[in-house]
Amino acid sequence: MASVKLPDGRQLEIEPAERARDVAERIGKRLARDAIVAKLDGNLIDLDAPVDGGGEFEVVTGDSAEGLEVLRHSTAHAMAQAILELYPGSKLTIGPPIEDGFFYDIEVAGRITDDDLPRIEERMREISARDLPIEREAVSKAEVLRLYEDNPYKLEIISDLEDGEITLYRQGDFFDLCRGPHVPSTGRLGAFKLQNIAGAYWRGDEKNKMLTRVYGTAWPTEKQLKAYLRHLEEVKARDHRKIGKDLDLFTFSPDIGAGIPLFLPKGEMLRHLMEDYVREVQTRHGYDHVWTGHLANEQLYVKSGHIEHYRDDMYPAMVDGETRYRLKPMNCPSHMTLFNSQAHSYRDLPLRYAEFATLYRYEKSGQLSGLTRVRSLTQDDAHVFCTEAQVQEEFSRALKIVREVLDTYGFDDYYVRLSLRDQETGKYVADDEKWTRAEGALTEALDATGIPYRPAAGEAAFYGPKADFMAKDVLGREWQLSTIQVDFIQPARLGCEYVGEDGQGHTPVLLHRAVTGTTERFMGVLIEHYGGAFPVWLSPLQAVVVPVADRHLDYARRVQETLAAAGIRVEVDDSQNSMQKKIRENARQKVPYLLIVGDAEAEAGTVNVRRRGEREQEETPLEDFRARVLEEVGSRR
RNA sequence: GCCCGGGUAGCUCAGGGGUAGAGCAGCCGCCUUGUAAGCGGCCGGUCGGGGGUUCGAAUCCCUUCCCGGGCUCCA
Repeated sequence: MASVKLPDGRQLEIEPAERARDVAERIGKRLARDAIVAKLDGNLIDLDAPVDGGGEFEVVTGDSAEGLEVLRHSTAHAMAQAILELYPGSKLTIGPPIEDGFFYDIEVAGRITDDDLPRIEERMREISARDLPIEREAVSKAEVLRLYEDNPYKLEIISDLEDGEITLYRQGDFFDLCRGPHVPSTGRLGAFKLQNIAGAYWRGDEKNKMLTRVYGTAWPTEKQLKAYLRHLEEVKARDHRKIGKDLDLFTFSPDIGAGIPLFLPKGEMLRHLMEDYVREVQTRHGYDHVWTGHLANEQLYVKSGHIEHYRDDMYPAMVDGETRYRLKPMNCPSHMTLFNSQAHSYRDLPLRYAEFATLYRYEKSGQLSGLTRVRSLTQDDAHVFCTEAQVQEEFSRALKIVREVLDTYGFDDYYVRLSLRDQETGKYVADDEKWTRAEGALTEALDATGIPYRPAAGEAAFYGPKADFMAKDVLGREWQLSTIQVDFIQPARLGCEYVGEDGQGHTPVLLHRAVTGTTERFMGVLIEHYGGAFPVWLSPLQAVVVPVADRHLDYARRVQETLAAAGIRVEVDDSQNSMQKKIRENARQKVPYLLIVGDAEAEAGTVNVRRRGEREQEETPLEDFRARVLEEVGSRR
């Protein structure tokens, strides 16, 4: 007789024809009730599936990632059923679970708008109330081809499937080609909500037909769903576009153009502080800053190869007689031109050129989004010219800068995606040996620092391997921030050369790297990361002096002068508002310190300090406050 | 670029063929305030731009610009 082994090591004897649900029942009633599917020898199976072959057995509930996926997948099926019932003749395509939810791409007979979502959701609840058993059925390829004879999408999918391995899932009149597994019945769906409608090309290819995609989210319990929706609210409240407007940081104007952010005084101060900081770190690590303007002769990009590969992302040329100019889409060719303007000995290397350069890229209009995707962007870019032997050390140096900066901003949860060559494809240039050495150097440098990294084969740039830093913000969202790339190709193309110890000309290796990526995008990330409440050193406005009554204005101004003289960014709120309203308004502006001054403070030479986010105040000698702020700014806490 | 939704006062939004609205902000007064909205008044809009339908258009249609969600996480 067969037996299954449970996760706790127990063995259970299995009767012939016994199903997963029976085993779950025998383990525990409660577990059986929470069960979504089961796992046999590492494979997910339906609760209806027989387990009389025995093996390692595990009950899967909605608490596990796998259970959630199944739950969401089943919810997607219920949604598909609801849509087919409400829009007869619609054609299903694919409907997978995704992070936090699911979607289904459907060629809808008619049209679904956001206003229809409640109706569909209601029908889904009805389907759930019907508690239809969800049954798996093995079908032959011929049979399933017939079933879907009027659905070209499914036919396309089926054509890639092996006969004998094709399964269908049925619930009531509804069926869907599906690998499964699924919850045992539609009554076992959890809490769900439909979220939004979007267009999606069949197979993601813009040459294909546009389908209607409906997104939804699903959770085991109502409580979890609520918590998730609250999380979404939090994300929305931190949206950098909203905060950017509320805090007067930046704006956009159709009079200027799409994707070209305009920075108000506070936003510019923020940019300035961000860039200043990186400049300071880079300088400390031996980088030199250069400046190469906004335009370049198109011939430069012909030579570098960018025109060929990058043309669609560049602004059209400005023509001046025989000469065609392009807005700079990247700095490397300019920095190599700078390199070439002088003769170099191996003794000069490594040469590290850094630039905060505003570049212009013609992003597709639909790709633009707030500060995270813009057409005018400022990179904190640098190019290190070095010998091959210096690659590892320079990589480590860049790594140090990146780590220091990310650490300061509180991005302590990150890993490196190490993009390597894929031997199979022919897209990578340069010789094998160099690649092998470069990849080895990067891997060793990463190992030495102990940063977790995940190799990604086939993701390398055409000119060399790269390391991208993936950091999580306070809301757990992942952003690609810094990048370090090794380039064997471009220096040769642009004729970069140094004289080696042997007196011969050699081509340097080029390291491309960016710490915060672009100022605009990183600012967007920072705004959301901090929710607009920037640390003191980064706050455009660090303190506001609030006089209790107009007769305290003189003292307020003296406080301002004292602090401003120390380099603290401080204003006096001399508006005609009541004191409470001034506190409210400045608190909403997320000013780190409000300094309330009235009779007592003026007399004692103190300020009453109200810290951002706190209600308690503290009367502090002005001198002490000044020293405290300077200390905070100095340590960038 | 493509699909869907949207654009009304500086901001947030209501109004969807029949005289353009509210709150906040702004301005002017009064109040002189002790820790998140003091009171009153006033100003403010070619309803994104252009074209059309209509006796009449913010509202319906076309077009254009801009914004938002999304465009393989594969049955």
